[in-house]
Amino acid sequence: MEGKKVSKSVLKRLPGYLAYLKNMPENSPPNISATALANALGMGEVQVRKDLAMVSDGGRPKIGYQREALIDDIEQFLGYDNTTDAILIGAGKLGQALMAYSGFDEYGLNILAAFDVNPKMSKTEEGKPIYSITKMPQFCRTHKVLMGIITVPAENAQAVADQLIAGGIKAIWNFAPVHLDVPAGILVQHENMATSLAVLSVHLQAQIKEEKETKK
Amino acid sequence: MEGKKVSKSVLKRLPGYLAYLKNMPENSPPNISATALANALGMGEVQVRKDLAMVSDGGRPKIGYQREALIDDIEQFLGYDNTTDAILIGAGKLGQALMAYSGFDEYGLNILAAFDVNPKMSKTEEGKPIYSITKMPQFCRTHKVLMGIITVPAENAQAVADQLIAGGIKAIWNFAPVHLDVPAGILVQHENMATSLAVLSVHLQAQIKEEKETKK
DNA sequence: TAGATTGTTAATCGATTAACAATC
DNA sequence: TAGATTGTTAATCGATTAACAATC
Repeated sequence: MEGKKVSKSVLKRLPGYLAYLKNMPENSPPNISATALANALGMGEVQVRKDLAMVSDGGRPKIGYQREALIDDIEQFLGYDNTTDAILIGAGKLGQALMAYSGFDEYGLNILAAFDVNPKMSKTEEGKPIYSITKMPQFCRTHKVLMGIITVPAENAQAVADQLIAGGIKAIWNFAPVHLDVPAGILVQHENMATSLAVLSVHLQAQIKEEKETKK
Repeated sequence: MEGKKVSKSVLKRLPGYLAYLKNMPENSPPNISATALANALGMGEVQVRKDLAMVSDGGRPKIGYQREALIDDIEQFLGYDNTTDAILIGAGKLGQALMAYSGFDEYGLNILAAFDVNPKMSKTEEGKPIYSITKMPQFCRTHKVLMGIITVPAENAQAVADQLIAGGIKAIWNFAPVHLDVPAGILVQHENMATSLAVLSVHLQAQIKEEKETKK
């Protein structure tokens, strides 16, 4: 059932279902139950069912969901059927890795160009243009770009964000390890490696401690 | 106050405080209040105070927390004072970008080496060795590595994870866009770009829709 | 002292889980 | 029909926020 407001927690789980469904072998049965999905992904089946209910117009008892239809529903809900144009600022190692990643098409994301204070080449290996950062605000406006990907060093990230917003951008994917101050209505999605590392680090600390205590 | 069990939500916010505190200019006052921190990061002050209470042994009314001490407390809590050795599997673009990223030292993370099915060179630009993946399990054991970073394509990720676990690894940082099945006690931290993209995409969909409706 | 700021206790909110009725 | 599976309604859990007392 469409149109419902979907919470962020649900939203964040949807890509997981989608990836699993899309990676299923061609010769799999056309239907899949929430139970099967839950088991495959190590989740609770009630949660999966509730999540799917938010985006799909329902499975059938005893049979489950139609795989293809479910994929379409999730993709549509996530907006992967419309392509979004984006630009990337900071053509360093990480920036180039992102430009090179071909998988973004699947998510309807199209990186038009990269910008850098000091472009070392005029095109990426994939043939996407790299411009001087001075051309960025103009580019945003003429191409009506709505999304900016920030891969510059932390100290320049806020300035870049300000320029992006001035250029009319509505969503920022921030890979720089700093908090960005933005006006209301602009979404900043912070790709937080530090957060992941913290989770990993604390887990390992606990592991090591435990090991020591068992040895005693 | 140490020793308390800290929830994952709190844990995930700690790196944000840490980064902000560490980036403050040298000549800032030696104390900082939870209120000031909250404002700077756009968070609720009660939340910040509660979070800090989990790792620090307290600030002083009217004065706040000692910045240096607070930094130490958070770093200690997150285990950034002990270095963790890690290896990386998949020396592609993303893998190389991660190897090149110098900032990991700050988090106590030390990537010893990279492994690849087909290493195109024997060292990264930074001089870290790249070995054939066949040498990986042995390496894990001899160096007592506890953490593996997976940057291989999705289809190989599970096999790599299995090998890592066989090699004695306890935590996996997974950049491949697939769910990994692992035994209990092994932590998988999924670096989920797809999740971030979903959040961004849904926000933009809403933006576009809104814009259209205003024009009507 | 007065006021800023702390930490704690209670209230609210949201999300997850459990129980159950509906249906193919 | 029986059983798998769905969707919904109620109960639980955890995390955030609000209110307040403590303190320098």
